[in-house]
Amino acid sequence: MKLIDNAHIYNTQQKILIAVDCIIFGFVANKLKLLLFKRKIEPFRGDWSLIGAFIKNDQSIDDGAKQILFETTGLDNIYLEQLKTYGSVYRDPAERVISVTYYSLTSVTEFELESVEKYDAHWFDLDEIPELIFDHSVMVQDAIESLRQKAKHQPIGFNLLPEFFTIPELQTLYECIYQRPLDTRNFRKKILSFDILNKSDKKDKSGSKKGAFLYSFDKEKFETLIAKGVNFEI
Amino acid sequence: MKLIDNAHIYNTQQKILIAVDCIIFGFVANKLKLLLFKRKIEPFRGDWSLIGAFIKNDQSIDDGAKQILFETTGLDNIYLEQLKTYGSVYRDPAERVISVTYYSLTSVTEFELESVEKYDAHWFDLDEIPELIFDHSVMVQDAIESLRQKAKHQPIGFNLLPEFFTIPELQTLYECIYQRPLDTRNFRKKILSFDILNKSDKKDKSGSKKGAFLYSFDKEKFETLIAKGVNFEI
DNA sequence: AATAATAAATGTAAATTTGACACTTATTAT
DNA sequence: ATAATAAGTGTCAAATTTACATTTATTATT
Repeated sequence: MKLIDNAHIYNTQQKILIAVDCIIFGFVANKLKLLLFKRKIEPFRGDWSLIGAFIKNDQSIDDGAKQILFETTGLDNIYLEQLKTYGSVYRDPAERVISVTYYSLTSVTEFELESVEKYDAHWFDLDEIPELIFDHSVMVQDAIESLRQKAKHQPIGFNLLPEFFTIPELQTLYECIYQRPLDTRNFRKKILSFDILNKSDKKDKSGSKKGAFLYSFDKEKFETLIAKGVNFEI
Repeated sequence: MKLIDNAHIYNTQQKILIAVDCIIFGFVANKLKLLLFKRKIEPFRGDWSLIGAFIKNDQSIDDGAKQILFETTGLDNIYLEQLKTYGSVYRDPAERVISVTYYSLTSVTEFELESVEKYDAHWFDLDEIPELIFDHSVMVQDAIESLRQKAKHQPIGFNLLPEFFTIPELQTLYECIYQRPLDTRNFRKKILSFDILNKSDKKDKSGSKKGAFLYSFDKEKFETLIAKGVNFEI
C-alpha cells in the first residue's frame, strides 16, 4: 500500500475543458421526445447533438447547465438534475473535454413543438434518434435508462406534464416511459391511493366528449408521504 | 429563445483542475465503515479527507479513480462506481477544482482494518465521521444516501462481503445499511427466493457453536433473473 | 456422558397488495 | 332522440408481505 503525493501534480495538469450537455426530455402529443440541435461549430458542424456549452470561469457547473438550458429554451425554473460525467481521453477528438450531463424534463406545448424548428432544433421520438456527435448517443441511452429507473420511485413524471393534467394523460406518460400498457383501473387506483394529487373541478374536453377531470401534483403532500417512509412506486 | 455560439468560449476557458475523490465503504466487525485519510498536502494538511487525486493527461476519469484506489488500498478489481460531480466555483479555496466522486465497496478483513493505520488512514463508523475538508462531508452524505437507495434494488451489498459469507452476516449488513432490524425468517426466505446464492457445504463457526453455512453470490444467476424482468428488491 | 449454552435454521396463518377483468356514465355531434 | 367516444368505476382470486416461536447442531462445562 502506497500513498501517492499529490503535490507534484497540483501544478502540472494540462488544460482540460469542462462542458455541460443537457438531455432534454419532453412529452408532446402523448409521446416522449428528446430535443436535439444541429451543431453550430466545428468539428461536426451541422450534425445532430445535445445542447451543451463550456462552463464559464465564475460559474458552477449547476449554474452552467441552468444557463445553457435557459438560453436554448427560454425556460427558467425547469427540472434539471445532474446525471453522469464522461471523461474518456479522446471523446472529443479536438481537445480534452470532460462533459457533465444533466437531464431536464419539461412539458411541451404544441406551440413550442413547432417553434424550436426555427432554431435548428427538433423534438425526436425516442425510437427515432439520429446518430449524434462524440459520445452523445451513449449519454442519451444512459439518460433514457436512468429516466426509466427514476420514474418508478420518484415523482419526476409530473415535470413532463403541465401544471394541470388528467389521469389518462398521466397514464399514457407512464406507458411511454415503461413501454408497456397499464390497466386503467389499477393505475387510477394506485396513483390516487397515494393522495398526492389535487382534483380540480375543471375538465379537459379535448380528448373526449365526456371530458376528463384535471388534477395537479401536490409536492407538499408527496413530501409528507415520503417522510412517513411510504414506498412510492408506480 | 437564443442559441449561444460556443466558438468564442472554446479557447478562452481558464485552467480548471479535475480531481477524483473516492468514498470507500467497508464492512468490518459487523459495522459499516468509511475509510478516511489524513491529508498530506496543503491546504489543510493533516485534516481528514477522502482519498483523491488529480487525473492525469492521458487517463480517463474512470481509470484515474481505479488508479488512486489501487495505490491507496492495493486493491485491484474492486467495485467502483461514479457517483456525482461537484463543481462550485470556490469549493477548493486555492484553485478551481472540479471533483468527480466515485464510491467503492469492499470487504475488509481484520488485518486490513489495522494495517491502514500505518498510512494515516482510518476506518470510521458512519455515525462517527469527523469534519472533513472542502465539501467532502457533503460528498459523504450524498454517498451514504445513494448507497441506501441502491442497496434496495442492486446487488451491491455483496461487494461489501468476502466471497463466502453467511446469511446472518448478509442480514446484518442490510440492517446496517437500512438502519433497522429485519426479521430473520422473512429475510432468509426473501433472499433465497431469488435463487442467486450458491450454498457451500462449509460452515463458519466463528459466530456460534452450531455454525452457519457459507454462501456465495452467483452473478450469472442474478443477471438471468434481471433479464427475466424480475424486480430485485430487498 | 449428560447438560447447558449459543446462535442457526425453519413454517404457518392473517393481512395486504396486486392483477385480471367489463360495464356504466357524461357529453357532444348527428 | 340516438350514436359515438373516452372517462370513470368495483370485485374477486392470486400473490406477496408481515408477524410471530420452536427446534436443531454444535461446543464447552460439569
